[in-house]
Amino acid sequence: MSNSPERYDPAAVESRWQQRWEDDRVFEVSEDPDREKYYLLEMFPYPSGRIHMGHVRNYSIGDVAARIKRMSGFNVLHPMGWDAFGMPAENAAIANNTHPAKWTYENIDYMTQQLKQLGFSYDWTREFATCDPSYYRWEQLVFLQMWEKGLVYRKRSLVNWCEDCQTVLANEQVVNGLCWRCNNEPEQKRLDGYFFKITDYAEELLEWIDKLDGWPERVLTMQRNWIGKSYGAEIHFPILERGGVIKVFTTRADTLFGASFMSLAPEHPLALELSQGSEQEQPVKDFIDRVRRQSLADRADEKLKEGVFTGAYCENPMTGLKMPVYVANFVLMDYGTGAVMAVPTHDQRDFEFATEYGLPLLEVIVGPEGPVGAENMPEAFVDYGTLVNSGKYDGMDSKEGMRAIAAELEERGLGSETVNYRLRDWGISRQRYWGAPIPMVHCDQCGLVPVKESDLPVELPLDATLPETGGSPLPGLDEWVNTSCPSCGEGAKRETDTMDTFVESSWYFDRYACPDYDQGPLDPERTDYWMAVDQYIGGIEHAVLHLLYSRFYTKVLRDLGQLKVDEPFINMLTQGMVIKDGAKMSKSKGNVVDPNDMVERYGADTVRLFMLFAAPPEKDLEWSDQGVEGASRFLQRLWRLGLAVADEAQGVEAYAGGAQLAGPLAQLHAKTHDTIKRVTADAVNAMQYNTAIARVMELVNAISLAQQDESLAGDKNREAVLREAVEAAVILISPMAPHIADELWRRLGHGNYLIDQPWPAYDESALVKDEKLVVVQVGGKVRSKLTMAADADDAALEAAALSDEKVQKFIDGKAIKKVIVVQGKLVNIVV
RNA sequence: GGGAGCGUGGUGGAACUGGUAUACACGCUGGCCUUAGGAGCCAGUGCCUUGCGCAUGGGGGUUCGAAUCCCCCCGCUCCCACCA
Repeated sequence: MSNSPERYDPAAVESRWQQRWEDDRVFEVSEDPDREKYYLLEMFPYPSGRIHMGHVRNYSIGDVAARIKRMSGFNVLHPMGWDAFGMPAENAAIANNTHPAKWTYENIDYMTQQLKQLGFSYDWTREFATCDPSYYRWEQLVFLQMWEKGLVYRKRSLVNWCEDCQTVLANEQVVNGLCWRCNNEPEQKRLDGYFFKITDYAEELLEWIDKLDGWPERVLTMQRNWIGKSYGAEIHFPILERGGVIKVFTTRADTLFGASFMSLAPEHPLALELSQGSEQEQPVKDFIDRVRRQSLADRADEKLKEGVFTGAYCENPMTGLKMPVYVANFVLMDYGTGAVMAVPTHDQRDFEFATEYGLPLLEVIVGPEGPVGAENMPEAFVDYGTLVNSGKYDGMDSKEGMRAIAAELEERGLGSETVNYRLRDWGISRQRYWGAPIPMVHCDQCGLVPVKESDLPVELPLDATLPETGGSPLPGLDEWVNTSCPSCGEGAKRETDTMDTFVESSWYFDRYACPDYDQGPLDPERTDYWMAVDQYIGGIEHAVLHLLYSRFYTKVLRDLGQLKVDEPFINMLTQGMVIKDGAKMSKSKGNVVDPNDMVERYGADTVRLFMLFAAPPEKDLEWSDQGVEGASRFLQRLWRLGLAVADEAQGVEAYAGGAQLAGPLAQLHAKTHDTIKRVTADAVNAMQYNTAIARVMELVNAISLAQQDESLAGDKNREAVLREAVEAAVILISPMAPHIADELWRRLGHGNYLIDQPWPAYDESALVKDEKLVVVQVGGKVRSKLTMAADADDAALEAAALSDEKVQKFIDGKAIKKVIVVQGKLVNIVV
């Protein structure tokens, strides 16, 4: 190759094209009923301060998909914005003596520049931050509408409370049982809070999982498990003497005849109540206090089954057995009813508990080998089987027995078949400052009153000073808190809780369709056009939280008449993590590679190309400095080749058929079209960008060889075929490395942006070759390869294979049993 | 304990509905060019006992033919986890 006079200078080329794209508003889109829309979205970032490699990977993958769809003729919506409320802003504000808003908006400015330097094809006119009142005012409106429909309620529940920080901690913020900020041990506290009734949608959320066939099975499984639907029965156990019943949920109503005691969760209201006035009152109190003092993590780790007798008894509705009621540490208040009918013979936990406390064991289910006797059981028999010691149900199969027993209970008014969900309502209250205020007012006369819609937004006051102690300043802001009651007009106080930031991220994708709409949350016309998101891309860590909340919120908006879609995301790609030295990049591990450094050193195209090439999108990606070098080398190679061909083929049109090609030029032409075909299959249809890039590399290798092939000098088709091949390579790599591609495209004499260039079609006839390679196997092992005329039939292949010299060696003197010929490409001789 | 997934050269990874295992790249080796090179070019690179050889974690099976399908085992990762 001739020495290229011009070295590739990524910094100059990239900023030049970024400027042109911006000046010409290349990525701005609007609704166009005549074109098919495609909505591509990556999970928006939290403005933490700097873009990290995980962002770069996420947005590089998305950008390739967006650019390809655009080139394929779709009207592509590809927006970007900021998930801007949240605790880090509060902590940073305290640490740096600044205000969360200032910190957040400064970060947004900086990160916006970073994203622009990476050359992503966003329509920046749609950008917004969720901390802007023009965004959260509509969230408050939806909140009020949900309140009206009964989809929001307020209740008292147990939360993790850090006394030092004066705030509630989310479960994720309790690290190793300690507060993540001050390392104090949080305590359990009862607190009032608002809840979204996601459980009302449990069934629909579950049903739709089966229809989300563009989602990874892994995510769907996690959501299914999270919703946790199980079929069973609710059974009422009458409480002796006191009256009333204890309700339990069980999936094993067939074991009811074996229930010999009752276990209550320590938080169960009956736990204290039943022991009141008895000599067990104090021991029960002590036990509950002790268990409650354990952090949630410790309690989950506790393997020892412990409990205490309440002094009360209930009655087994089938056997009439007097069952002692215990409080037990392994019973969860938030699953089922918080009470468990204990069947020690057929549940391992109950078995351990009964053994410890000397409670009766009754064998009621037997396996094929028949009864073993409860006293002989080394552990619980938990399989299904045949009922024994179960009155008229003796001899019945377990599954039949469950239904029959539930039916009898229902008849007697003591229970029924039922369905239980693990899913719990979504607690959205945060005792935090940097969030969207919950638009409610507390009035001494009227109680809890929603703010009038006309008074929205309830703006978060920005003149607050965050207390050093970490609590929210809102309750102390008298002039903000004190208001008048929307109902009676008397003095009242504002709600000082703010909303969980997951509420903002549950509908931001809708708002991108109409970010400037001021008549309501969503412009029906524009959301109808753009929604749902055709392809969503983000980390697996949101498999349940954000992706489940968004699905729920979409259905709520639909039921409020704000939206017409049932599901927000048609296709979902969960990209893998960026790993270095075997661990996820993180400050604490000290293995962070800063994107800025890499972009400065190699350019954005190189960084993007490396991240796309080094692993398939859904798998984890191991960072490799040498791999980045490799990507850089490839682009430099493409650059030199592109310039050389632009020079040599100046004024020559790209080969477009017609003239007969032979030898290496015919091969290069075929390779060009084969590459288009395969890159289309990998990148357009499968998002397999790693293999798509490998194909382009192969093509570039082939072009390089042909360009240096002296035997082609003087061939009248040389320049035309080289141009065709180089232009194909440039177009095909442009979604991954858009800057260098546009620059080369310009230098090859074109005036348009590659994003406006139609995705190339391949010519099937160019792929037809005169010859084909036939693999010859003997007994399934490859023994020879034959080059045959393309039109040779199976009989000819067989004959040629049998007479092949190398094959002869292996079949010599052996009887040929069978010859298998596979569609003109393989012959297998069985001896 | 329950669920999901994975295991291919020195490394990241290819291999379409079973049909040339190891594409592409990194690394390494040798050579060329160069004042120099984190530059470029060329050649080589699964393993070995070099052959009817062996090889996709191990073992078995189905098949003319298995990385791919089935069974058992080993190892790793992720999610949920005392779920009644």
